[in-house]
Amino acid sequence: MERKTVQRQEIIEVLKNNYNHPTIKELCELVSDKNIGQATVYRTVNSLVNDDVIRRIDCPDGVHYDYRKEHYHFYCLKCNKITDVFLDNSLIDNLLSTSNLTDIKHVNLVFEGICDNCKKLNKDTC
Amino acid sequence: MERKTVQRQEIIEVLKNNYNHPTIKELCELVSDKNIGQATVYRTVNSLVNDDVIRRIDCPDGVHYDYRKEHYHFYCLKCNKITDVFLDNSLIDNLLSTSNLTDIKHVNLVFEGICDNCKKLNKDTC
DNA sequence: CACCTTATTGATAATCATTATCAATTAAAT
DNA sequence: ATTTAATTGATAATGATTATCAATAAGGTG
Repeated sequence: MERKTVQRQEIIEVLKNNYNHPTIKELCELVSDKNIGQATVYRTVNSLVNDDVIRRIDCPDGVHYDYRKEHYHFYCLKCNKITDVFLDNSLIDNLLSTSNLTDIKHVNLVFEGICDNCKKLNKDTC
Repeated sequence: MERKTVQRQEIIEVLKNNYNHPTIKELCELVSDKNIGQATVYRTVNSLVNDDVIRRIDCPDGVHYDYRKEHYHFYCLKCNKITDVFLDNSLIDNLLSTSNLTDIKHVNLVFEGICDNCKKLNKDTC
């Protein structure tokens, strides 16, 4: 049975208030004033993913986490930033119905490309 | 400019003939009789991903690679195996058109759940 | 409230994956 | 055949994640 520790509460709070899909490293920085050991951050985040409280996003530059779940992602191949992509769920259901998959727990959908900001920067410098 | 080395040719060949989405470790085993250093496997695979010859699949259990591209994936949360999911591309195009994304280079779509085999095993043992 | 049991924490060591280094090799151009 | 520079392989270095374990604290019980 899980215990309501100050560290766990703190980490959940920080994740809930953050919309930037932080990595573990960023998460450690976000709680750095709270004196939480990094082993605890790892353990807590893993347990939260297991309990479906947060979502794990596997990206080319490493693992990111997201407290919010009802959406998808765009990943910039240049700057590695993640932005949210909101899609009509009926379209995803539609997709699933054409496959012969059942009992899908998560749909991990990441669009990869170059974000507008990086495109602009590239135009300026070339 | 890229050189046609025996190691690179060998690694491409192995990837082309493998349908199991190997990890780097598995790839090293697959070429173990060819005396190719693991640093070379890493370098070659990275270069192939960069050149769009193979696709990188980021999963909870690590990185997998796939020579084939025109499909999507199912990832089993129990046994970590990946299986191919073939979907009509018009459905994906449809999805994209409802977002305001342009110039998407890859669509990384992974359905997560428990595979049939693991479901059966679980039923047997509980 | 005091006590007990046990999960959790934090510091650290250990492990695993990936990248960097660099001398020796080899592809490919001349 | 010679030259040049990219590639290789062995190994060291780095970075990310997990394991270990004594100390702490959550939450149940009388």
